[in-house]
Amino acid sequence: MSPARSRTSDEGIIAAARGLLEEGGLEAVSMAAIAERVGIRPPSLYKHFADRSALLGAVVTEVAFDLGRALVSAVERSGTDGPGRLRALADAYRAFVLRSPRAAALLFAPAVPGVDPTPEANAAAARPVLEVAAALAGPERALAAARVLTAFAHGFTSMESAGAFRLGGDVDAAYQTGITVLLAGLERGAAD
Amino acid sequence: MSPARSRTSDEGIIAAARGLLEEGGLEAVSMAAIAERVGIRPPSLYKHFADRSALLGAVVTEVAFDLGRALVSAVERSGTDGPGRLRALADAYRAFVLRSPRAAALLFAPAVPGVDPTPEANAAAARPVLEVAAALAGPERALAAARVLTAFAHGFTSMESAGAFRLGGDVDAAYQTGITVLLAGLERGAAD
DNA sequence: ACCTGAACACCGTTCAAGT
DNA sequence: ACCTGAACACCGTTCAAGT
Repeated sequence: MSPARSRTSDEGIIAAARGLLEEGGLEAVSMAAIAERVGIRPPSLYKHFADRSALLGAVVTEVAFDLGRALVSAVERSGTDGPGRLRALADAYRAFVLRSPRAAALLFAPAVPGVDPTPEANAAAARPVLEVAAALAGPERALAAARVLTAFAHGFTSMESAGAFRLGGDVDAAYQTGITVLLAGLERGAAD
Repeated sequence: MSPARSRTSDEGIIAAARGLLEEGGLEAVSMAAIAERVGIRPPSLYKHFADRSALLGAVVTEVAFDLGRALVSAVERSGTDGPGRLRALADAYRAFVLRSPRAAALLFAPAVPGVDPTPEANAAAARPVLEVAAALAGPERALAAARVLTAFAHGFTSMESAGAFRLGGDVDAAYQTGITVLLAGLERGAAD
């Protein structure tokens, strides 16, 4: 009679995959596990996404949008001075990565080829960083400043969440040191 | 009669796996592909390594030792002043990552759980960074300085090799800017 | 329009059997 | 001591058939 009513949604599938990713890493995100979690059979997933790469791409796109929102809201909650905004941004980024380490790891280091956020999602995550960098370093040096800041924050947090800091010491203080140094160096005129 | 003579070696297997990794990424490093490249059948690999994780661990251990050697030799070739040594270190690190991006990606961001360099290999790669950081920032701030430098270099180069810098601009100059800023900020006394 | 079971080629891994 | 073919459970994916 009537065509089979949809038993799930793209959003539900993405949420299931994202949950599996955070709980068990990328290898736990199998089509079978996703299907079971949303209550359908694995072949049905292909009516929603072209293949596993496309599905993971949708996951990482959602993650990028979430990150963008978290960064914007952190900047809004902070004051209006450049350094304070940058610190809020850096702290919010680190908090996001430590809260969702495996999703964050997929953002910049594509473990699976072809798994990328959409350009829109990428732009949404990059925009607050570029704005704060522009306010801090001036518009013509904003891009380089944003890259330096993002590289440090991404590098530090990815190493931290991968357990690479094994020699003791105060990891939190090292992050703040890096932000302080970059802040001082990147402020308008400082690196000329 | 005589027991079957070994047709391959651990080193040959590691080299085959590393070649496959650099050519086709982690998913190209299948037990079948490794076995074919060294001229044996897949089950025979388990007489040399416990499983795929252990084999990949041996690969990443070799990569870490190679990185350590490349960094030490770059520092030795550079002059004796702290800033020059740090620049040599940073440039050598970036060159290494851009030359072997997929192997380098495995060093700090374990895409496959349980795939880690041995502590010795890790120490060999970290030592030159710690030494230069100590000369630059003083012994008691060496660890934090080394972490900040490594985080930046790793973050920048991993993003660069993943193609994350899509907005144009001078990527090389941004790296040098970051090193310059960190150098100035981390020199003894600068961040007190 | 969406879901299903059956099937395909592949994967890592185990194991008894060969030399 | 090392290598092998056969087998196992799993994986992503396709497809004809159901509703």
